[in-house]
Amino acid sequence: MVTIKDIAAKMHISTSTVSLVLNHRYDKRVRPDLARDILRTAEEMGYHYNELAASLRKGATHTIAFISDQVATTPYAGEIIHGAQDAARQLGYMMFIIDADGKRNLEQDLSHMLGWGVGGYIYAKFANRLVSVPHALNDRPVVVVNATERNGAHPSIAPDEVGIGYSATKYLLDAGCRRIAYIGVGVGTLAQTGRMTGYKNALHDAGIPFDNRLIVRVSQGTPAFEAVERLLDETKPDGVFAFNDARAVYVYDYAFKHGLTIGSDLSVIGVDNHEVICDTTVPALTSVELPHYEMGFWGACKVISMIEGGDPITENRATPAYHAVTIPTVSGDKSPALIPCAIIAKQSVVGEVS
Amino acid sequence: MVTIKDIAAKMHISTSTVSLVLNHRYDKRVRPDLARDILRTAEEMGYHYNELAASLRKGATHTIAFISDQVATTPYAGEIIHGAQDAARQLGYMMFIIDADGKRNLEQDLSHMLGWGVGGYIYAKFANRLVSVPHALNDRPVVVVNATERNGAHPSIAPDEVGIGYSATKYLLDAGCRRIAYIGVGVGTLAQTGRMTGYKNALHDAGIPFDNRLIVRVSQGTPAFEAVERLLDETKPDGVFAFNDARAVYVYDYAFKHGLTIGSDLSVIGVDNHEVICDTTVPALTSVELPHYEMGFWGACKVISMIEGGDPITENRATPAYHAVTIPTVSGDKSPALIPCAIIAKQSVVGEVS
DNA sequence: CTGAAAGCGCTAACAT
DNA sequence: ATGTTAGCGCTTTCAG
Repeated sequence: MVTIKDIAAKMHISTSTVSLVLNHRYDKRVRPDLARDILRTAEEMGYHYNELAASLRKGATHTIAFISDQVATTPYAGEIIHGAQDAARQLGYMMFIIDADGKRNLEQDLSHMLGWGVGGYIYAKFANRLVSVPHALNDRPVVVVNATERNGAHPSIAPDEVGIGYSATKYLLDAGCRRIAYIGVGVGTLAQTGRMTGYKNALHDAGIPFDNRLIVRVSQGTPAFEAVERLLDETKPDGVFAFNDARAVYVYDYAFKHGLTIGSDLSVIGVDNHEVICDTTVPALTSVELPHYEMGFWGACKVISMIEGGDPITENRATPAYHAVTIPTVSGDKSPALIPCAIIAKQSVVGEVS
Repeated sequence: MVTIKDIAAKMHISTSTVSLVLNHRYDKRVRPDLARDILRTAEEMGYHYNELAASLRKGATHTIAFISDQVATTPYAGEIIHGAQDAARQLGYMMFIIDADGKRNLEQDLSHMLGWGVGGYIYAKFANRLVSVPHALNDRPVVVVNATERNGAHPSIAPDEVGIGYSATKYLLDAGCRRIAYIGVGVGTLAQTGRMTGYKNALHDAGIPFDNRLIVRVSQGTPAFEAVERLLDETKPDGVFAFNDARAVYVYDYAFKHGLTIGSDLSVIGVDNHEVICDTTVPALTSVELPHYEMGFWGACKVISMIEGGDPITENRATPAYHAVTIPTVSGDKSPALIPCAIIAKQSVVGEVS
């Protein structure tokens, strides 16, 4: 292993000069040509900066941890992780990943992370609900992603659920639908209540009275399908806003069973833009995409800004590789930060090209 | 921050004694009561073991990295990560996560990881195909997970694709099906060819001649549905083995459209046990589950055994929190290690309880 | 502009 | 059975 000492020895200079140059902080302190030489020699000798030694000396580590109790069961965890890691990399941070299933494990992992000098934590959930971060994390830099912190004790970012309901419903209205049903879920999460509120607001703004008979809230399986079937049979809507893509599938089932054509006889829009569903359904399902990548990206930027100050996004120190929607500024003080969601148009709404 | 020096000072003993005790390696070298005192004092003083300092001194870090170029797009990445992290934690390792989209990034990340002294790498893919690990990784401990290393240059673990085809088909045969169709995919991956081979083998063993008209290979969307519809119309099978759950959905669509009942008129089995599909379909889809957790677990155990020797699984140093199938021994020398897959029975095959 | 030297917290000979 | 001490590779005053 080659060290700065080796480089210094070989070049007959001191380690401090080498260190300065390798940290790109040799403004007016090292002769430019010497600096170039050092860089070249380091390269030639196959030098690798030792983060361990540097962190030990500096007492700070440039690491964050991504913690979730459901990395395993979260179909979109990958997108959040991807966004967070993209930002972390651009800011020179490494990211540990911790699947915190069970309190005991988290305690142990946390102590381990303290030992590693982990500077900040991203706490991610699989669906937008009120959460409390584990006690052990409470007095450190934590950002809650894809959920809403119960007491505002930590910054959090979550999808704009009301906006989702509003824009999905408006999309159907703009396509000409007038009798729009809503298929929700049984449990009253932030997502459920928010999306339904948006649905009502959009109807109201369009001057269409809210009709309770057009609402159904189902879980899954046969009972769910039967409830949806009953709703559609009895109310004959021309458009359906489904809480998520999985629920939208019941509308497809209904259409197949009753000889209707989705996208002309009946329009439907889901939420999730779930790859497997939206690319498999015939015709392809139009859906609102939850900005998982963007939330992960924001989360990493936020927690790093809590560690070292500044706003990596507005300062252009981190640029998302992908974003369907605008990422909020890190410096904003509203919590939860609400992130808008984009409609991914396919072919399940009347008027869309096929 | 409290250090072993602080503990030593407070107790009027030497740092080496403290170090020995805190590393649980004080067999016959420290008085048991002194050891107990040290442990207690450390606890009281809020001491945290400094992994950075220890790693720097020892020249080894107890870290691995999980690398994938598609953490983002892999719906099951979470399960693989979960399995790997479970094993890593039990073996005292921390796991970095790297989403390697793009060569440039990987180079940069890799250099960063070398600086951190990362000891081993898990290279995971989203589907079983022949892969080459990135050049830069080649002379380090690497394990390929959920894919097959092209030249056998690194150990790898992948689902037993032939076994999947065989057991799914046999499951239909055992349920009484005699005309079994196969819906495959267009591209000839290891998964496609393997599953189809298993299908043929099972038919052969049951004395049923292979009929090419019962085979269709489709991608997705309307053309896919139409091809499936044609197959089912023309050949009227009593069972369908689908390459994956997404393709099985077309059989459901067909059944709805033609007034058939899945699970009695027509049996179908998929692969993936995709939560969204298998819990949404009516009736619920029976499916072969790919052992993602188990592969991740195996991968971490394997790479750690490459670093420090031994076999964590057979030595009971790591125990999976979940396993539907038996995890292969790490010491096995076949590569790729083939991991069996379990059928998760639901209600889409004749004879299953509903 | 460059060098010398102390020390981050821990481990492992080597002493005692 | 316990203590002393020399570093691991790097950063950072402080001197020149």
